[in-house]
Amino acid sequence: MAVTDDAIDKIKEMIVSGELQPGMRLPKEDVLAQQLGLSRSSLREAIRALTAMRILIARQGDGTYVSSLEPHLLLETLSFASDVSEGATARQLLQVRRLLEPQAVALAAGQAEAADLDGLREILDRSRHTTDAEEFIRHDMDFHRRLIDIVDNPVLSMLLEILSTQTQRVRILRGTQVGPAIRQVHREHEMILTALLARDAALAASAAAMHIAAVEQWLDGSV
Amino acid sequence: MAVTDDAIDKIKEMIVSGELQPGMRLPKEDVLAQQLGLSRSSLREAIRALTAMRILIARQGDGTYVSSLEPHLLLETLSFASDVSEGATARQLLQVRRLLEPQAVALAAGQAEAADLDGLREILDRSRHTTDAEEFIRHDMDFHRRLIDIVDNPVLSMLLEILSTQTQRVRILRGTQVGPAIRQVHREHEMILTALLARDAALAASAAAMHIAAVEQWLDGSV
DNA sequence: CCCCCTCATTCATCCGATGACTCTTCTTGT
DNA sequence: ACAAGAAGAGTCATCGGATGAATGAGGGGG
Repeated sequence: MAVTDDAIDKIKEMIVSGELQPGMRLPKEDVLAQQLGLSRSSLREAIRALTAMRILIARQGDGTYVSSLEPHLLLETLSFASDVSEGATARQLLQVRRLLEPQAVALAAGQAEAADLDGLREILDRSRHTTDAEEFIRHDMDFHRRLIDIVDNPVLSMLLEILSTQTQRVRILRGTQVGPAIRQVHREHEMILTALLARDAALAASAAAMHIAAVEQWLDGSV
Repeated sequence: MAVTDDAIDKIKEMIVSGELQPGMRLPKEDVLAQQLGLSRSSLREAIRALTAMRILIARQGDGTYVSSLEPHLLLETLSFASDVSEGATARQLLQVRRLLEPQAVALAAGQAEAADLDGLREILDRSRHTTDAEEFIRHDMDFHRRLIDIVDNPVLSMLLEILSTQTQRVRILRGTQVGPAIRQVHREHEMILTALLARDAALAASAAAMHIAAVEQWLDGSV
């Protein structure tokens, strides 16, 4: 391709080189178009692509700015990748999650404070008697999110968020007997929390690994 | 926002719902514009955003198609996130890498075949006497890539690729004494390969963790 | 049967005009 | 003097139409 893609690369380049810093304002469209040597229409396509990727932020009536560029912001656009994945691809995503999440949980075991543990306890209590699949999945996601947030690494949090989107969970649960599956997931969550309360990082990691492995088996069964 | 972003969401929706399958061709621009109820200019911005994210592929003179949607393709657009990261953000990326890569290496230890091990041996031999920083970084990246590819999970490979781009490596190495750093990295690579040859997954994981931890320390020192 | 040319199709780029929104400044009334 | 509201300038959003460039298909010539 050409003009528009050139512009995308050039703007990216200006950011990487430091010429454009996070939060900075870009020249207005017609000026920037002239600088980069293309029409305003084509430049707009470039800008739109970059705003869709959360690299730029355009505000009507105001101007276009470089975003904060925090990775968890940029990672967000990937939830789509997870949403459309199925079959072998879904398995690949889940494998990565199985490699990563137990380690994160182990870290969390060492860093968890009382408030964190109370929060997890609360989520599990709420989910204990949930029978509705949709609602249980929400609790499930809450639990994992809260668990990972203990590590206090936004990149890690967003990555694991992507590796297990709601869409994916719904799809997997749909292929199983909902009742037993819910009870098993709940038991496994309890195991993880127990290990956290005991400050046993190795056990917590193992529990998390088992938990995800079980999901992987369901996925294999349902596909 | 409005029209264009609506169009982006609608097209994404059509893909997630299965109405548009990978490889499928979209209606031509003016027809699709009419279907979605916007002008061709605005639709083009939407399409450009989706092509930049590797979700669609536009071919002049032919048509616009849904891409294969493989996650490693979609992940590719994130290398930018890693390129612009520094300071706390770079540390977060590196922490994720330290959590993930050792586990991947452990898996690789169990799956490696003779050809894989030979390939790694070859890369290390080539890098042994390299003194040029740029060239050494290339060998470094080759080693890690080849190592992770053993697992045969494109999502994992692309993810680790992103977590440690060339830009980041150059930036880190620049803050250290190049000579000693190169020799240390080489020793650590040798340790990992030795563990792999011994089929010792746990040792391989530990070696990989130490290796990345050392990089983290350089990063802390250089910032 | 194969190669090359022609042509319809489709995306790429450009231009100009109008609408919508934001922020600032100035006016106005108290 | 101050606060509320109105007016204006600046900027992005959207539209419609025109022209260029690449692709692929089909026909004609060797």
